[in-house]
Amino acid sequence: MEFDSPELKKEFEHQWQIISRGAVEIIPEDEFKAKVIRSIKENKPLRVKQGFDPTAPDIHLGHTVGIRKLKQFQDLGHKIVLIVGDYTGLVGDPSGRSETRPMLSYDELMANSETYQKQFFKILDRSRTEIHYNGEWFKEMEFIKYMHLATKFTVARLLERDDFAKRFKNGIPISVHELFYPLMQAYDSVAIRADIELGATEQTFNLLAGRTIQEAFNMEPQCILTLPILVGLDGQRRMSKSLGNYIGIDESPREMFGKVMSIPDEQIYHYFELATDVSLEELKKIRADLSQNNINPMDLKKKLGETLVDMYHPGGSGAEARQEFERIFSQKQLPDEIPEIDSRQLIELEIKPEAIYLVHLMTKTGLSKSNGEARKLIVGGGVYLDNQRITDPDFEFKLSRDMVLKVGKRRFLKLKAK
RNA sequence: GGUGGGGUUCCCGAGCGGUCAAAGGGAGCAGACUGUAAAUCUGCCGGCGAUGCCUUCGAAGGUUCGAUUCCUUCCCCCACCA
Repeated sequence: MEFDSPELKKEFEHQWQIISRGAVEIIPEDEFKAKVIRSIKENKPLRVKQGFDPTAPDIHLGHTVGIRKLKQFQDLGHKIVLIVGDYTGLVGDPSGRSETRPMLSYDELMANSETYQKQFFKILDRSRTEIHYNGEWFKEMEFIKYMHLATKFTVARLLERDDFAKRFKNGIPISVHELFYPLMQAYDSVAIRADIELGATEQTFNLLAGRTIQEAFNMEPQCILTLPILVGLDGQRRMSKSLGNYIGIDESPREMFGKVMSIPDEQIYHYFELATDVSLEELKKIRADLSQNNINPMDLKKKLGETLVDMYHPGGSGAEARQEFERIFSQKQLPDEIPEIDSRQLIELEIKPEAIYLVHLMTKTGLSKSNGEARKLIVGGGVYLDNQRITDPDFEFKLSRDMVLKVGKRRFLKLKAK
């Protein structure tokens, strides 16, 4: 790289260090660098794109890996362009999928996109962010234009992708509409004139498609930056709402902290790296501590939980969540706040306070999904009333004083005698 | 369009006239253990105040004392052929 001035060089190196941190691939790197340099020279922000399909109502830590990278670009003065994939959401991204996604209704997508946006701006600065729905261009697009897009790709190229290849080989159906997904995402880049597009590693194909299509529209192709995939609570599969292994950024401090504590120890480092802002030095130390066994992983995990809670909740919540966790799990005490129910509310649920059938109480108050489950929990030894384990599935009692019901490790209910 | 093979409980997958709420595995839940998690072991794993009753095996009909199992039609998937 050649620089016109030392200032330029300095600014570029500053930006590049931030941009490239944590990235898996930058394609093509030289072109990317050239764009950054040009942007500095001409004082013209890069247009950095990332799209999100609102297929589920919550943003989780997995999403934040990309969003936080966007934030870094934003802080460097670049223009963030968020695409809400209302139309791509209808089609459903086949990336990393082993089967066709269920099609959502447009109404569902729109409802999700509202909560999405609210949550995006817990991280990004709204006033400096451009948002587009891709329906803006797809809604009015002529059929022939879709066909034009389709001429730019061959079936062989689409099918060589690992996810499709596997499905094809295993006889799992691939519908034609799924083949269109990458083309749609690619066209988004044309529509908003993207310079850069971000995505998780599994997005590489779609991101590269953007380059192809932009060139077909006589546009300078975008450069791409891919980021690691955050593994979910099970420690195995990617974090995703549909797998139920996610930590939502809108979850309560207590919930968030508890979920962090349940991740496998091996993931502690990755979570610090991908989901928090800890400095490079700290990261190094964490890695060393873990590999040399000179720290109890639990303590690091608590720190991780605290850090994450603080990132998404106002001051002090992290420490509180931690204390709460320690109180309940380490000291096996009661949480400081327990949902309450009084005798009047019980009567409304058709439960007589003078003769409470425990199974019904649990089901009607939502502590168990069905009477059957309640019985199983009782017989299985997971139910305590005032610290007394109840094992009789037919147990009945009279509510003559305040009592605390505990179901499993973390479900509590205070019964008020009043 | 033709031929063949399929659709089973959250997922995978056995069952092929009664002994089937349906083997086995996975996931999940609870318990024991523990420094959180994991690993391991144990139990549960459609609903019901429950040695019985009710609703399930792609959908609708039919045969039968009895159908997840047999027949018919329909829907969907896969392979090969076109």
